[in-house]
Amino acid sequence: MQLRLHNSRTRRVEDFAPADPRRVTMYLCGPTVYNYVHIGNARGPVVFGLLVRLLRRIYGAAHVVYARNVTDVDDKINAAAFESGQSIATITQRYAAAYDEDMARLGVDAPDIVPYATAHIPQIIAMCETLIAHGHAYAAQGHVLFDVSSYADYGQLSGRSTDDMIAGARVEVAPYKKNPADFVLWKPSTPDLPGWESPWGRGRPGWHIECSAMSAAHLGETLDIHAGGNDLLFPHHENEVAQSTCAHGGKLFARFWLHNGMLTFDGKKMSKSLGNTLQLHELLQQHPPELLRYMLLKAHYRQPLDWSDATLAQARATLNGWYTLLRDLSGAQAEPGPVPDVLLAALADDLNTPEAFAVLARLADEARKSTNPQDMKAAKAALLGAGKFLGLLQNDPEAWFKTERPVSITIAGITNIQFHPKLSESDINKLIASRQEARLNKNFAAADEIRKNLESRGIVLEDTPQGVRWKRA
RNA sequence: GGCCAGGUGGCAGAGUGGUCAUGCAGCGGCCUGCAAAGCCGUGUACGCCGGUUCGAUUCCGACCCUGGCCUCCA
Repeated sequence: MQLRLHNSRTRRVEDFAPADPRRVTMYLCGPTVYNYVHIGNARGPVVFGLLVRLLRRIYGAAHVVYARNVTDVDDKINAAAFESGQSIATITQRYAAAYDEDMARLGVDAPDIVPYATAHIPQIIAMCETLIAHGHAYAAQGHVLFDVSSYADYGQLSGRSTDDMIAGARVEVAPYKKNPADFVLWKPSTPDLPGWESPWGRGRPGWHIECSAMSAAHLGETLDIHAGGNDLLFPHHENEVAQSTCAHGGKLFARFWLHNGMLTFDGKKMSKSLGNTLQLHELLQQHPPELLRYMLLKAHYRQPLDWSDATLAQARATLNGWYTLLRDLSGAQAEPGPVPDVLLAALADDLNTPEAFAVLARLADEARKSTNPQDMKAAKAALLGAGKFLGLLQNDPEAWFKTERPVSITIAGITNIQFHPKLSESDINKLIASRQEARLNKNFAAADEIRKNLESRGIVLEDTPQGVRWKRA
């Protein structure tokens, strides 16, 4: 099976082949830990985490090294610490831990390596020194700046010329910059800010250099895959290319660049600066994690993905359909089987998750239409195997339909009220029992009234040959 | 303004130079006390205008519109 991936570097879908199949390297830009992340921030880790699963499958788990960093030194962290009156370490540790927990709940496998920026200060300083020694960077007023004019290919990844960048520059150019496009590798810290001693005085690293230093430290000078959101293409990834290439004597930095599309909310990019974010941590308290995961995977990873109550409700209906089937198939005891090849083929085609879900639908159809117990068991195992690889369909079907969850109501876009349906399982069972009695007595009016009453409280009844079953709508 | 994506049926969302995406919703029928679930059936979808072609939603060009980046951002 040939894995094909869209390479932002060439703007084409290409056959993927690692430099060394015994050590496939991949790096993803991780979170800056100063707050809970929003759901848009989870798209990259989820889709690229799935890619890592596929890589492990193809090359063997022991031959894939996947790193996702944590940025724990940043001006936004300093600001958050200052505002809350808590220490920087308290802030970063809390939100890094929350990130790990939330990712785990989303079914994202832990990376092999989670490098922290503050644990790589010596490597960052060394890289700055190398760049200065080779004429690609210069020190000025306690700063170290990358000299964009020293790297002819600057702008190639993001497809823009330095002239465009200067023309489009909307920021005031700092006086110590030789060229307006030069960017900071190291900057001075005042005594109240986090800082480390360096040849240029006490200071802290710029954001871009962290990823260059950490990826080189753990994965080597040339990466097989570097991934991230397409909003990072410029300047972050462009700068990483410049730093790493120049620090490593012109060696290719990343063979494949992968970029995921943005998540929008009301048609606009979900971002902290626009203030239209939904916190992942909060959403996980309101919805089954699998629903959120399915939402993030249901569109192709390079496409924009709009989040709304309507799309969320549709996604739930789709998952409900699969869980209804699994509930109907509960008699067939089956563990997840091997991952079907058709599923792997869909994912190998530039991570075509919509096609993967079409495969899931076909497998579900086969399971539904199986007529004898052996076929049914095999079909269920195939469906569960495919679902497991995608990180879906792993809940107990009964629990999926019966777990109480807060109902959220938004009034005029202002108030968000959450409450739990009051009916307990024993209440529900009592009402079902009295309805059954009414039905036995052919008192259908009374029976229907009970059903209607339950329905108005979010409980849907189904009369099956095996008896009455219920679910929360 | 510059650079880059994209506009597919009621909604979501793949894909393709010429017979099928898929899901959700809808409609008709079977089943059911009635429903639900399931089953069967059901939709002349590819922004607009030209061009290439025997044939274009798919290739080319112009136009319109949407989104992203150009500043911290997954």
